[in-house]
Amino acid sequence: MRKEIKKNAALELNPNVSVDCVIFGFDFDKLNVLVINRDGVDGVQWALPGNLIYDDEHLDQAANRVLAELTGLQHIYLEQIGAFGDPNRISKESDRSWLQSIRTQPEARVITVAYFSLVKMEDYQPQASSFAKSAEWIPVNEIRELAFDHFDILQTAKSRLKQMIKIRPIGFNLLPEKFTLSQLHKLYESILDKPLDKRNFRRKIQKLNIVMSLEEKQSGVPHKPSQLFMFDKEHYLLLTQNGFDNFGF
Amino acid sequence: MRKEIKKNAALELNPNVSVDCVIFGFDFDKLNVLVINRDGVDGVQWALPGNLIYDDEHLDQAANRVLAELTGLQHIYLEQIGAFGDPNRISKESDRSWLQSIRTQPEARVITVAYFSLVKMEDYQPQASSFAKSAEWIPVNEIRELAFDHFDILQTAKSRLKQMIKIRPIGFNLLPEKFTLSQLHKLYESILDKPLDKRNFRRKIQKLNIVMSLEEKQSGVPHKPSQLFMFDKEHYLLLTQNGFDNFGF
DNA sequence: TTTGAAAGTGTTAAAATGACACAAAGAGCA
DNA sequence: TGCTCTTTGTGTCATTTTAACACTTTCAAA
Repeated sequence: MRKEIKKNAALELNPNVSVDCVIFGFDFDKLNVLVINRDGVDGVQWALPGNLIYDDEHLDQAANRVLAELTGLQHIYLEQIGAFGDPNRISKESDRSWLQSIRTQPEARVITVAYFSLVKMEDYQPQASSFAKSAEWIPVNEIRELAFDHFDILQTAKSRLKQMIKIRPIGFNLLPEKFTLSQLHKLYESILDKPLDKRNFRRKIQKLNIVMSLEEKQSGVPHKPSQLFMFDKEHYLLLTQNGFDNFGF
Repeated sequence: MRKEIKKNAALELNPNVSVDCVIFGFDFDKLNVLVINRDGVDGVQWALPGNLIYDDEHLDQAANRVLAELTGLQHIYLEQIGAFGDPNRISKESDRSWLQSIRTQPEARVITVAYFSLVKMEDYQPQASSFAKSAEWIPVNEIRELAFDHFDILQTAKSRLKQMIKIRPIGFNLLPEKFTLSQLHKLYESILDKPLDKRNFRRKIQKLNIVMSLEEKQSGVPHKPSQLFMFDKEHYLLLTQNGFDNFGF
């Protein structure tokens, strides 16, 4: 069904505008990014999920569609990072030959609009998905190279994430519904890339009143079990209405 | 000379990608935006300075070129806001007819990449410029409508400006080299759109050590003359090196 | 000389920050 | 049963930062 639509509309692909998605996930230890493995290129060559937009499509819609087509991920809030458009962005030979194989106008100048989002890794196992045999989580810090200008895009996404985590509680998107404060703590340290004092962190997050503690505890862990918490969305919405704008870590 | 280049390259205009610039200025009282008056449209219709990019042109370069062509402003640091690309952005009839008159492919889907910058109003008087007979400063708060989706772009630029003023001392771009603390104070109030306590503001700005007081004072004013200050760029650069990231007003 | 208008200045109470160390709880194993 | 290992969870204090608040000074113009 989806493929049908895609083929019919293929003539309307806009050869000059693409979208790329930076999807972050957290494995309770470090940040990861979802990348796809390009077929037909020798050596491993990762790329962000992305493709051309259709001519009558909203940019945001295009990003969601492309992400779904390439990875199966759906119904995700994607936030725009910005436009990237170096006319020489296709400098590597591998990029060029790959484009030859998939694009009708491989030489066209392309502006790409980048998006990012945060997802719970547990909700999405690429290997298990029939869609995304070639999609894979890779630790952000291990990435040295990506196709096209995707490495630049990733760096921009990282710094945007750093800014945003200080302003909005986006981190909760990266954790399961029930989580421990230690996990949240580790998450903030991963994103901000610096250690945060445990006690001060807990004090601050609790004062914000955006987490509510559950009755439940961790079980089966070989140490003192941790209290479980949930994100308190209502309380957060109240805060935002009163002109709240700083998580200040 | 410039026109020559422009005409020769005209065939290479990319019909799908444009740039638009939001230029803020401060008149010691309120924020203003530089807009251009479209010819041949009945009634007053303002638009942000913008146009299509050339196919081999960096986005940032395109923004600078278009701004210079339409207003004469040059050598300005333009910061990207993001891409705007509603496929229905050309909804108004006046927009449509205007495009008919200036574009070779007036119906093409256009993605626009928006930029913003801050300039000293005293440095730029559109009326006096031979270029920009149609360019004009308009108080931001008086703008109710702009061409295309330019009003949206302006709103986004405003909120981006609000964020950024808390992180970097961009405000100094809006003031003359020598300024008074009251002017700076008013500027921050204009951008943040809320009153700031005079004494607290001055204390805070002085503690940052990014202004240096001059020996000079205002003269000719019918009240106690104000001390003049300069932005201390060196000191600011030192601050940034030490991982400084908050002006926190 | 008087008037009007903006500049400039200090204190205090409340809140936020950063630094820091040890007891409690559970699993696993001998 | 008790020992070990590992992570959780908690409080205080000194320092800094914030917010609220009012009166005197200086100049030009009338």
